[in-house]
Amino acid sequence: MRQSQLFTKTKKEAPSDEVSKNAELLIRGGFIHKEMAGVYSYLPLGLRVIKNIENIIREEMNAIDGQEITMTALQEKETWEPTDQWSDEKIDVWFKTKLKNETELGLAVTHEAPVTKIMKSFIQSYRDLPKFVYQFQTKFRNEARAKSGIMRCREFEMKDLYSFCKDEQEHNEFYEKSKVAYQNIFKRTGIGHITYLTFASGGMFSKYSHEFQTITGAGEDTIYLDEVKGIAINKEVNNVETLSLLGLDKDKLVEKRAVEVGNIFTLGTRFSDALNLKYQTETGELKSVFMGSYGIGPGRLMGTVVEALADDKGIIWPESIAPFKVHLLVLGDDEAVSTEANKIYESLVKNNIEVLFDDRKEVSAGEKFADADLLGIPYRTVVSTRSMKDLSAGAGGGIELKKRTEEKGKIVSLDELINLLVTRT
RNA sequence: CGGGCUGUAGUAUACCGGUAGUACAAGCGCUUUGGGAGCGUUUAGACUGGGUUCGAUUCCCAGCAGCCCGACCA
Repeated sequence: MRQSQLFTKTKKEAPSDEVSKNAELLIRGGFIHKEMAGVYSYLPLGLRVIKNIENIIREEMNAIDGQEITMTALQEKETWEPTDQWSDEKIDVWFKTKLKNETELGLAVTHEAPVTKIMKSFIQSYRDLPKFVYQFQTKFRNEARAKSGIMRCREFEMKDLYSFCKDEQEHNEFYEKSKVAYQNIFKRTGIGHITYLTFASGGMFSKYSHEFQTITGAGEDTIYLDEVKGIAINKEVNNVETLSLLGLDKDKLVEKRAVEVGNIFTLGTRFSDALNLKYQTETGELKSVFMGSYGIGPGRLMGTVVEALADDKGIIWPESIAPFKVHLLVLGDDEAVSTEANKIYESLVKNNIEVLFDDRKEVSAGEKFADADLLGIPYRTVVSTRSMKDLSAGAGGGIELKKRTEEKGKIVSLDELINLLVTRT
């Protein structure tokens, strides 16, 4: 895409009401737009990142036999009454509204009950199990306090998967597979090395749930990490019982600030009991389906990547989720240079390489460099009279290539560039 | 939900109980082009509602909005 056509612009300064690094950089770069506290729109660059994150999650969910659906954001009161989750005392973050005829509706806080109702239409026999369904959907939570930029929003997208199994054993097998899938997701999105499986309270359903916590100074959670074993426990289960159960030594735990980027829960039969989701066993007896739920917020993941990986100049996107693979800058207004840059741009496009072409006229070199650093595209290429010196000498150069994470670049030819970028996709 | 802080051009800020200033952005002209360049010029602003006052953007009250700390986060 040509940057001159992009409707968003970068800002030199962040709005004074944004303190968190993720929102500051994402707003300055034009990735997101703040609508109100805890509610953000995603602009072209930001949406590209979100879509990349979604695709990675989608691939990993499909790999463990997840089937994608989309449920509704409008939910009826009757759906949540059997589990006693409609009242504001039980769930205090509901956004509620009404039909013209006064029928009460809720805006989706989560989807356990609706998905259970859907599955009732299709699960009758042990032969129908196990099944795994997931969606990417907007969740609405009337948080008392939205905070930390896009990390804790009142409206946000979530990937939620729900598992339906015959019994606890079948559930546990899937649960373990989901852990691996989640770890793959965090590895592939560039935060695997700082993201830890963390034991947390299981609430009323089971002894533990598991969170995936990414270490960053900006985190809102405190976890206790065994760096050798690579597992952590949440503050709420930091007790003697848990420590001995997990074989952890209190003295070897390090306190860290972290962001919860994912969580997985064993639900058991709470929802299937309440909503009467039962199946017939081989011997004809009726049993409740054993359930689990598994969440990841793509927006929060995006914010976490920014928090964890950015430097003082701007964002650093991992290649896997970057809005573009390569940023092509043309400097100066020399006609031969701009002709060459256009040629390079067309070649990259033809080779299906995602390229952002900074073809803006009358923007100084310094500004283009600063923008490139801020936007954080993994590879920066520059075409200028300087870079083209080698080309005119027949040395096959013409393009200066530099990684966002490196200080110095090198001169490469168009073929070399294409080879490098194509093999990486 | 408790506590604290803050609302001034698109953005960031300054001063002030008496004609609201600066920088960036934006428009125009010229110069510039390897790290947010320069000169000139133009456009553009006091959250809302009450009160005090001769006069309020400034002081007071309320509302609305935002940020931070805490609580909460099934």
